[in-house]
Amino acid sequence: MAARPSDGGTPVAAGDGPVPGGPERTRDADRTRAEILAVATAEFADRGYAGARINEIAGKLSTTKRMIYYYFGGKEQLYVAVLEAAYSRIRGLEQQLDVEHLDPVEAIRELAGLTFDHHEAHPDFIRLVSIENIHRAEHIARSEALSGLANPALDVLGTILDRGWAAGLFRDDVDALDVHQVISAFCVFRTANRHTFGVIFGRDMLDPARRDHQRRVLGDLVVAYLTAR
Amino acid sequence: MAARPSDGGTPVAAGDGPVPGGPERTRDADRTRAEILAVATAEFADRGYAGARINEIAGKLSTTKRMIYYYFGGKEQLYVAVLEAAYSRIRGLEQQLDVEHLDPVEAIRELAGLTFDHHEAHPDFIRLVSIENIHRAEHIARSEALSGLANPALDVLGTILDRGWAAGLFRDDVDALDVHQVISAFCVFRTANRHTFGVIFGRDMLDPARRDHQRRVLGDLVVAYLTAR
DNA sequence: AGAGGTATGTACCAACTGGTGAGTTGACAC
DNA sequence: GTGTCAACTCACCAGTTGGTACATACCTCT
Repeated sequence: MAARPSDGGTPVAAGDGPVPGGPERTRDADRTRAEILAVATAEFADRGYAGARINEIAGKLSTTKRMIYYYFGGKEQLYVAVLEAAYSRIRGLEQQLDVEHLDPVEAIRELAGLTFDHHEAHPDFIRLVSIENIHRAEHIARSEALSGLANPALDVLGTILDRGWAAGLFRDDVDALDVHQVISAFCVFRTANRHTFGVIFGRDMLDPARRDHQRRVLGDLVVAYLTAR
Repeated sequence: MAARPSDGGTPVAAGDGPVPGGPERTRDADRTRAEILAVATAEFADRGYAGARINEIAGKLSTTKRMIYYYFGGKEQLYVAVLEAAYSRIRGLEQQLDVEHLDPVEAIRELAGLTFDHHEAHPDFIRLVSIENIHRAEHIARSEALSGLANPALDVLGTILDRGWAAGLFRDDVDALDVHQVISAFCVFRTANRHTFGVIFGRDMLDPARRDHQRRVLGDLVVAYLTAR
């Protein structure tokens, strides 16, 4: 992720490979857009919306600042595009969840574990979400592509809970969103508050040596709660 | 906490009352410092470190921008002072926790509930913590007043757990910090991620109508987990 | 081949931002 | 009274920031 000045060298594609067109490409709108989005995502996740600098993003591009404004219009629209792309990527991954074949208790434990893995694998996404919350979600609220869309993980959870309730295994004084909130809270907190927690308590919540333990705590937590009494 | 232009009117003290001196005060270092800190706290919590503007803070002061530099040195030092004051205020409140008279199970439920109340009552503090995490806790790590200091809430929790373990009531495959992490995660997430959660799932985690329910979920969650098996 | 729109690079700017130089005023000690 | 220093005001600045005017090169369609 080193800064690469716009030295006119052969640009490296950000994202997918070369288009069927030909071996030598100089003008490629899709590639330019994708590269801007990739660099901007890293920069906004790293510094926040106000802290990110258009000039800094441009400096890390093989193209120029002018292209950011040509394709995205401005800093705010670029940021919204970054959020939309990030959320859509995450939703795509969540759709691959498959725990239907397990009994409800094991399915819940597995879903919690996969959510755990998934959050750990995408710290930049969690940073973007934290940043967007600092801005009171004003950008995603205005984005048609983001507001109101359902969440695959929540659907899966709903199905598991329905089966659990039907079998009389789970307590019925919570709904799917409450349970999802508990799981998300644990997973998000671990990454989002890693740094202050580390400084104050002297323990890195993302320490690989404690990973399995933390993952088990989450599974036990949710299962114990749902099956209690 | 309304914006007050420097209109030369009688300044209202930020913090404590008038000093024994007399009824008319014009020069008062403590009061000026306190006012700057109060306005800066609101501004940094509202906009983040990079988003906050020294000129904006100065505009809301009954004194001038020059005084910010006179008393604090610069934007970053002002921000660190804000963090130190906020953490110290919160620690003071946590020291008032008193659940020693309850049996371990009820003490845990009570501690979780009080932590819940406490987080709900201080959204600005949670915003500051989120903001500081975006900056990877670099400021509190450098602050001697903040790094490494113990946490009263954690001490209380440790005592309760010790009693619970001694009585054979609690599982012993977790430590106090794990449990604290679970409680914090739930409480912090509710406030810190309120906005994106609201936009995406259409439910306000801080809705007063659901407050009691959420508080009960947290209590049940922690108790069910600790007493499981 | 050449018309014409898409894509791109260069140079530049006005407004803002954090920060400061230098002088002024009030309160307290003696 | 007056010396003295902390507390305070005012005007100012240099660097940065998001944004743009303008010229131009490339690719596709005919």
